Amino acid sequence: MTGDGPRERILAAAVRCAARNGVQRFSLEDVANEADLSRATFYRQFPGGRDQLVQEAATWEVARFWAKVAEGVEAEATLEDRLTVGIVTGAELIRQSPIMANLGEDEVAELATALRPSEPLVHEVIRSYLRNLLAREDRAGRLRPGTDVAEASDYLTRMVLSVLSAPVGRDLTDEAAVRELVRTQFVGGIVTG
Amino acid sequence: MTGDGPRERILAAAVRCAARNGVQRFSLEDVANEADLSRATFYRQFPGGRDQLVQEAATWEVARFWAKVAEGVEAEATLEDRLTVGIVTGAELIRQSPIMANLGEDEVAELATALRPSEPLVHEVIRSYLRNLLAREDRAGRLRPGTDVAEASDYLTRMVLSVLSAPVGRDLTDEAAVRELVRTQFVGGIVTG
Amino acid sequence: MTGDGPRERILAAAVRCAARNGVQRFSLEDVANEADLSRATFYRQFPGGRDQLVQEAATWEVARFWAKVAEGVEAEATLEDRLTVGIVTGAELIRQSPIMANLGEDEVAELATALRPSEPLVHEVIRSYLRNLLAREDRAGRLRPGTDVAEASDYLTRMVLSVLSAPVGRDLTDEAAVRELVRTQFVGGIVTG
Amino acid sequence: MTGDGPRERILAAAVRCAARNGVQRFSLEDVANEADLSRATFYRQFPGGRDQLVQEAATWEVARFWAKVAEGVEAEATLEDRLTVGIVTGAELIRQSPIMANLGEDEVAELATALRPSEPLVHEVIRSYLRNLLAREDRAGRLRPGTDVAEASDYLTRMVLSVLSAPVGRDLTDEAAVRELVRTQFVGGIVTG
DNA sequence: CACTAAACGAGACGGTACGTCCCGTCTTGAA
DNA sequence: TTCAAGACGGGACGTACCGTCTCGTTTAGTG
Repeated sequence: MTGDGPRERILAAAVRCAARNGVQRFSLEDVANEADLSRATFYRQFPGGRDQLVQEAATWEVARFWAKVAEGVEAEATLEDRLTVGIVTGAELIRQSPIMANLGEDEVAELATALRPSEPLVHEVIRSYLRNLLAREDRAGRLRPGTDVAEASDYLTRMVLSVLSAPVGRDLTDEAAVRELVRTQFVGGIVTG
Repeated sequence: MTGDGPRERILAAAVRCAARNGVQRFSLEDVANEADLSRATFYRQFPGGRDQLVQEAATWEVARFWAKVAEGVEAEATLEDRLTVGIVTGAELIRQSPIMANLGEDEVAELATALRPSEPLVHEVIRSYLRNLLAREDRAGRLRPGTDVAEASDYLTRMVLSVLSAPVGRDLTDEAAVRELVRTQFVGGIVTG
Repeated sequence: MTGDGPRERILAAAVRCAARNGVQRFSLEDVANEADLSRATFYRQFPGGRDQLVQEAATWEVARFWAKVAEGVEAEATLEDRLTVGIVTGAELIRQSPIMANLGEDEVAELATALRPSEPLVHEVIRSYLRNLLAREDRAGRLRPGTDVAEASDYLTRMVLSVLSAPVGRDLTDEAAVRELVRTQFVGGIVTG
Repeated sequence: MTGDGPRERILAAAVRCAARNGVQRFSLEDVANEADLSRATFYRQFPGGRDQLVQEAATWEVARFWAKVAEGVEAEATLEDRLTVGIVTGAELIRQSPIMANLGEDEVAELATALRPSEPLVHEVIRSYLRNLLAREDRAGRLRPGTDVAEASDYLTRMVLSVLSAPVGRDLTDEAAVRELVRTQFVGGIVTG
């Protein structure tokens, strides 16, 4: 885990430090210690200093998050299954994330901030992914006639991201409830059956 | 504008400083100068220091944002009109916001972070507002039969917030395009007509 | 004790605060609280502010110190007795002083500093006092012939002050030892015996 | 003069600042500027902060004072000469000291306070120095029979320090008068001749 | 195998900002 | 009018980081 070269070591260390102290609180000293290298070496890897680190660490962690979600969804067959399992898996990952644990509302927000720049990218990736799924469903004749795949994928992307980032009242760990939500609200107007 | 008592003066000054230097960059010295009072007085008003200031200034600015949107929407008659005008107005406010101007992607993210804690609250407020609108439409018999007002308001809230916070490819200043989006994607399955 | 008018109350409070926190450490807030009056009133009594307070409190406390020594010495008959008892009494007062208690070497020094300005005055008072004593001894024919009373009083003053302010190795609470010191070193060349 | 390493530079700067503004008045900012380094570096050299600085600067300056006196006295042959020249030299140094110049009575006192902790040490050093001188005189057969060298050195130390720190009425720049004082009051009962 | 060059650890430094504390001044309100 | 209560500007303090720099030292690659 720590043998992945200095950059990965630093990114992982930064995520651990952020999990402990909050995003705005950790010091580069901490990160360097956690990554078992000197502050000088850190600046050689990240000439942009702290800003660059936070930025890259956030996108790196986001990528890992979605990679795990994708992995958890791989085996599912239908669109409904993938959405349902994806949301539940994602919610669980967020809940278990060491960053989320023992962190106040503020800290969560701080982290979320760093995540923002990668949001358009994420949006694009998820939408592209869902577009492929929809196209497959379309070829299988399971989409309602007249469904615009591009619009539908955008719509699904927004709903998934919205629900994951702000569950508001919903319990996303309850798979049955999530499935119901997905069926009625997400794919109701899209998929036949 | 500056005669609103020390708290308001400080909050407004903080927003101006954030607009100039970015959220993480402005110093309390700057804010104090901008608000024409001493740093000591600032700490008397905000014992929580910088964190408290950022937090309160963000929610204060968010409240002003939505107040303006609400004001801009007041005169509109139908749900579709309100949504359309609200989105266009909000997008325009965001675009014109001095905070968004000449700010890198990073800076925007930093500010967004501070906005996050108020997001559940915002979600709730918007949803409640839309629920009232939908109920009115329902009483007027303009909703499709079988529409669940609670679900529909949650859904609309998510779409509005999602589109405003991440327009992705859409040009939200184009009212016709927004109206088309609202009609087909937002209220298509809800409102008759 | 606290009904002696605002000035005395403040001076006494200042001495108590200095005893607790050290001379440089106590705040005017503390002194005002201790004296049961407001900081505003303090500034009416001591327009010179903190400096004036420290100065006056120091000289006030020094005056009290020497008054007590004088009182303790009153009953003694001979010069040797008065010097001996005076030194022992003074040393005891210094030792018991709340200012000296639980104070580091530094704190003692801080207080001593404030005492310095009054030193020439003290010197003069002690010398004048001793000169009178010596003159009495002279009239009684107990001085060595050729003794210059002025020079002798200056000399005794210096030795007394030096020993009290810097006992170095001597135990000033041991009356016998002090008496021996006084006899051999202080009055040996002056008084016949 | 300023190439002696950071500590010496800081100490010298502190003495200069104290000479200008008084001991309690100078700020660490001033000292850092005067020493041509940053406040941060100052705190790296003196983790004890201002207290440690004042303490060390005072003892450092005291050491320099006595070193100069010792140097000025080196060439003198007899005890009487050394005491006389030492007192005159010391008085001159004090008079010329930038710290003493244009300083109120108060400021002198403040500085004296910081000097106090080193007083026992000074006492010891001077006494030891004088003890050696007396022992030499003793070996040369110039001491009165029955003279206790230890007692005599303590006595001389007290007189020298007392006269230097509180000349009271005496003009210590008048070498003849000082010599007369030394002969009659200091060494009169000790040295033969 | 020796030698050079790049990477690294360690640490000092200037600078900036923070949060705290206190002083001296001023205003306001109550006795 | 006098005083208590308290806000304010100003300034210093001690702390914590950041970003830069300079040293030796270690490691790796090359002749």
